[in-house]
Amino acid sequence: MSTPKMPETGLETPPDRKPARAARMNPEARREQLVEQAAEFFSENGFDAGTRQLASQLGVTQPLIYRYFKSKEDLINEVYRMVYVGQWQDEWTSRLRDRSLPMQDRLIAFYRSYCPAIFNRRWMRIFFFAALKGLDINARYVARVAKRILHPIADEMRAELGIDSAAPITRTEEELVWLMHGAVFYQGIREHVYRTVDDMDYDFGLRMAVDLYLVKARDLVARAVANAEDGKPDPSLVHPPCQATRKPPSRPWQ
Amino acid sequence: MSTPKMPETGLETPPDRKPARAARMNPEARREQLVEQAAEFFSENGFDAGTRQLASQLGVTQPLIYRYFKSKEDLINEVYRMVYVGQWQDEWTSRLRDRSLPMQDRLIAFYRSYCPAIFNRRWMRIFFFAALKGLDINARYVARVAKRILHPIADEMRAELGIDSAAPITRTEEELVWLMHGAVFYQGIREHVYRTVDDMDYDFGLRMAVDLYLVKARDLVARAVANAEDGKPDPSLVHPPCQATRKPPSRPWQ
DNA sequence: GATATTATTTATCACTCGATAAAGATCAAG
DNA sequence: CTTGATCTTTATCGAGTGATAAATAATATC
Repeated sequence: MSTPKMPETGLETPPDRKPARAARMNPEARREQLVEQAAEFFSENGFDAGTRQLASQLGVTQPLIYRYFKSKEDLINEVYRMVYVGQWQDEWTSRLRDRSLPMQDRLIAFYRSYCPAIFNRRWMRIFFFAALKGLDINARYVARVAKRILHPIADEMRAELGIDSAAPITRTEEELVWLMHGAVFYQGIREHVYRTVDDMDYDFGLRMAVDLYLVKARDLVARAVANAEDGKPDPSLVHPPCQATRKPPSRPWQ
Repeated sequence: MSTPKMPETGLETPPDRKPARAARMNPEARREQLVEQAAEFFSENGFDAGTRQLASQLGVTQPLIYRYFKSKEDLINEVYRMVYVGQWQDEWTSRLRDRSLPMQDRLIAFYRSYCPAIFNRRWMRIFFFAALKGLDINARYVARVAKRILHPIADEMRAELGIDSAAPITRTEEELVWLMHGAVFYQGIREHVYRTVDDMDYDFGLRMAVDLYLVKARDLVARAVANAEDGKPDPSLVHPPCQATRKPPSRPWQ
């Protein structure tokens, strides 16, 4: 970068040394631009990064920010709102509940829509910055995923398996869905948090994860629900039934 | 907390108002205490948290830190060294390679040793703080896991399946191990980063994840290796071969 | 073209940060 | 007790932070 960092105002900029006053924008556009760029900026540098650096990246001066947001926290909250709730699609839940399709198709289709929505640098990194700060916005998002995605899945899985029970989701069922979700989600972590890969293809992983869930649910859910209704403990969650001590005779999987 | 935050010097502390000078310690002990507490402190508050707050938490004044560490960065590096390399066990690799046990037993045993080692607030949170900062210490840890854990696993899996090939690990094999690892690891994230659960029992999840890997590896590895040797593309990574769908799902929703 | 409006900048404040130097307090050796 | 060494504190610096007020410059309106 040899050019002296000029904002793209579209005006002719003779070899001036001065930073060139930023073009005047209408307030709504400027505000939107600020939130947009702030999301990009904070997702890269964390929320502790300075407002001066953010402003300079936009080609404006720092106090301008405070004409549009009463505080830095206020700006950050706008970023949250845009990145989090702005991305949520209510169809996710309703389509997961559409029993005209087999469970496998619904799950695969869901993750094919969900992954592209959140597997980007901005979403992923802001999510973890917020999580580490212990912000409630993050806790609420996780709760939302559990309530609107994972629990419906567990619910639908009972139906798919022909289990008719009004009993609340057992711990086994909950952990099983989280396991599938975690396997898929971890791909996004590798790409955008670790930054270890940059050409990740999520499709393989999500198919594997969905398969894991379907197979294991078929194995475990019926028993877990039955036991729960009898007041007995969750068999799959108790410590290993002398798991894998000597030979592999006991129980080969599958 | 009604007590006025006194350092446990073991001395009688009359109702003094003054902060009570910190007890004199021998340098090695003090230094160790600083690193120890710094790990705790930074893992909770992030590396941008101030040295004054850290010092006050120890009952000492801020400049004391600089008698033991030439800079904040220096202190942080000591924290890294303790938390990261200090926890690593070389046995992990050697035990994974011990072919006197079936693969399933080795994997379960590994994760039963690995999870307790890293699934604690300190390790998990420092790991993600460092990852988001893009610190090389983090990239190097991920590379270490890949090289000393995941690649050996993929390698051993070939042996378990009776595949004798010197060909490098295919993408399918690599992603499969990462998928198992991610499913297990995500449990730690839920507990210590999201802080959504506090009584997580990792055993159920790791058994499921290991099973997933074993089953899918049996399915896919042989073909992936054979294709790689023929120069053909990885079949499991190309987009779904009309994935087990009954209806032609005109298209998955956007 | 003159005037009012307002988007943007300059200047600045109070505060916190990491870091340094000098003074003070504690301990061991004589 | 005296002296010297060193662990700890007080005092302070310069740089950077979020935020505010006043000055400037571009636009809109008459």
